[in-house]
Amino acid sequence: MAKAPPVDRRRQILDAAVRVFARQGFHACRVSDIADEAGVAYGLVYHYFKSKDQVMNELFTERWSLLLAAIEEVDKRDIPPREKLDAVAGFIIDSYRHDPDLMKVIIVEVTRAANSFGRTHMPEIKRAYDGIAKIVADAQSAGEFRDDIDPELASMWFYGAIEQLLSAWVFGLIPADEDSFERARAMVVETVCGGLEARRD
Amino acid sequence: MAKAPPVDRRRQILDAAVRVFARQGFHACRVSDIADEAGVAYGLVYHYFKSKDQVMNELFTERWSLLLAAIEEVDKRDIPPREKLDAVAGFIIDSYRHDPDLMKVIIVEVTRAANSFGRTHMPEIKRAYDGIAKIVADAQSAGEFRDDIDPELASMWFYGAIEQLLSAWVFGLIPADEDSFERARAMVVETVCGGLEARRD
DNA sequence: GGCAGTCGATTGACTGGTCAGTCAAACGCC
DNA sequence: GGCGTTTGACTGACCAGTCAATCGACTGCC
Repeated sequence: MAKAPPVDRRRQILDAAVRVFARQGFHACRVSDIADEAGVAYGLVYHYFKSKDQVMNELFTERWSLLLAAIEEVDKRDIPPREKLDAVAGFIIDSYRHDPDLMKVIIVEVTRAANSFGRTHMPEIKRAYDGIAKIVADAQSAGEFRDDIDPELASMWFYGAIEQLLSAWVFGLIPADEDSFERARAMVVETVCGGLEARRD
Repeated sequence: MAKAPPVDRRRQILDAAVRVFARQGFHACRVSDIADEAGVAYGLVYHYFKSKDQVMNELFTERWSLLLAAIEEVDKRDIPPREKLDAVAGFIIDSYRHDPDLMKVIIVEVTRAANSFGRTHMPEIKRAYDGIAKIVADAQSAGEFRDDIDPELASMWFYGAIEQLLSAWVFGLIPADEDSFERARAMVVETVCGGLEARRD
């Protein structure tokens, strides 16, 4: 019978990796940095993970699956499309608010890294776009959004706008206080929907 | 009197570097790959450039300064803000159309690479945001754009939307034919301005 | 014309340092 | 004393950057 160890080393290493990746970047850091940050021996990282890459993959998948689930759940709700997009934007921004380091790592090292993890995780990333595209397409069918805009493009545009905001926080280009989060979220949804909604005049 | 050599080795190496960086990524490629692609000896790269990094910096600065000049020039024109943004979007999309490899490299390795070149070139990147923000701010003063939106955020959002499109082409998520370029450009400007323009109802 | 000398362009073998991943030994809980 | 956990020194591969040697275009001198 396997017993739970008093401390979850695996978790400890993953959490340390987030901090190290956020601080130095995946490629610039050494595995020994992660071990040091976690306060464990170098070799232990390889006891719990097959490779340095696998640590990153684990972090990404863990968080991204939450996003995918959230998009799916939001889509099922019986609310207007604007509120659906608002909920999705809110989820992503809250993810950043809750754990900026992890989101920074995911954005910088995966979703925006076309040459490394972005390539390997493309199917999962695309699944998020597709989920958003579905919300837009449904809104178009219902006559709520103008239907002369490709839902695929609209979804990338919507997600891209949010990611750009997070990047601006990551880069420190705009202040990252509570107020800023709320205003940014409102602005993205307001303007995106403003551009997408069918004019009623 | 210095004479121009029959072949511009420096240019030859830069052009080869673009192809190699686009194909393999900056970090994944070796300097010898660049030399091979250019058809010159390894050491010659170091005759013309101080380091591998400097090759990348050169490529970025060369192209980015054109963008900065274009934004400035567009801003001076006496045309409505929507057309200004349309011209900026057009310039960026045309840059991609004209030299997809170079734009891919710049986006993937610089503007979206928060941990490497993105950090070192942040001032230049920010200058582009500022230029766009100025267009938005002026439009707000003139009452053409709604003024409850922070121009800084709006500029990031606008640039981010375009970059997201380019990324989608880079990743092969959407077709990259002439028709697609035109529709995408129209959509970005249409929806962004749709969201930003003061409602007249 | 032929020859020696100069100097920047060009070559590619080599060096030094870095780091992911291995492994055999030590630990400590049962 | 057995077994999963933990340790950290070590290895092997990789690669940016160096450098001494070679090339070859051109000059000036006889």
